[in-house]
Amino acid sequence: MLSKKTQYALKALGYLAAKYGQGPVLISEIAKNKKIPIKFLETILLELKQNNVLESKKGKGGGYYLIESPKKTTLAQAIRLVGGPIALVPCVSLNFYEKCADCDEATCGLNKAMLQTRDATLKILEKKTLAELIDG
Amino acid sequence: MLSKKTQYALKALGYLAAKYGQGPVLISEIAKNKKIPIKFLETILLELKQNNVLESKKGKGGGYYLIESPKKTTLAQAIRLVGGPIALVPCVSLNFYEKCADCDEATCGLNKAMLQTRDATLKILEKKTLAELIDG
DNA sequence: AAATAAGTCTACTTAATCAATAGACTATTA
DNA sequence: TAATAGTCTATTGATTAAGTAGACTTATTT
Repeated sequence: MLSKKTQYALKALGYLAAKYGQGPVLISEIAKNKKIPIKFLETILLELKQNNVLESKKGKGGGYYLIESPKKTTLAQAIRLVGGPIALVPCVSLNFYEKCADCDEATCGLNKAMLQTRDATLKILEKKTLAELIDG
Repeated sequence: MLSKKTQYALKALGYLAAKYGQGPVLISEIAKNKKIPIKFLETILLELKQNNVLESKKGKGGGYYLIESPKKTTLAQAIRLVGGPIALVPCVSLNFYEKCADCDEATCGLNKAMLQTRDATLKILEKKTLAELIDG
């Protein structure tokens, strides 16, 4: 299961995707519509900004907005940015790899099974973009 | 990512699958070979016993063993037993479903995307069994 | 049959990570 | 310069992971 943080990030990005090109969107507006604790959302959006997915504007008329077209960012990229591994176990993760303490990956049955599921998952998440998060 | 608990459970089940039909296996033997904290493993095995996957024998010569052939239990079943949801978000989980606070599932783009990944993952995990966890 | 050794079972404690909250600070607009 | 809105730091609370202590059960040995 994705962490709450990652789930919130995807919800927020979906909301911003729908408003792409319409100027800055208030944190409070996203929080209200997507039912996300506002203070938690603040830190998530800030992190997405630091990762060059979002830009922000301070002061009146400010808010957050997507830098690029929603089609440019895949769900796999979005999930990884906010810290969520996609693989089910660390030893088959591309971006958060950790070697198992107890097994040889060449012969480990669990490793093989988890590799297959990771590939199946990635095949989907690397094809879909933020544009697909827009409701309709 | 699966919880540590779930990962340990799969490791242990793989070890017991390899020893199926050879009598009880010591907790300490599993812990040592699979590098699992022994007290944590105790609680996991106990839970698997209460879920009718394992049986145990106390006293000298005791230990844990699989009740049925490894081929009888799928990885999807095993993961769910020890408490791990397979879906990436609650609103597409079969066994740990929770309705989203903020969206209508009929139109939610995130829901659709996550449904697809869940199906792809389940297709694999429901086909593979504990027998596939045996190294080789 | 009693003593002992080998094992599981139960309850409790500590540590680490994740989620959420609070409030001061800075920049922008009007 | 007043009001608005993002930025940053620190703290609290909840959940998960790990470790500790000891009681209980079974099998073997003598």
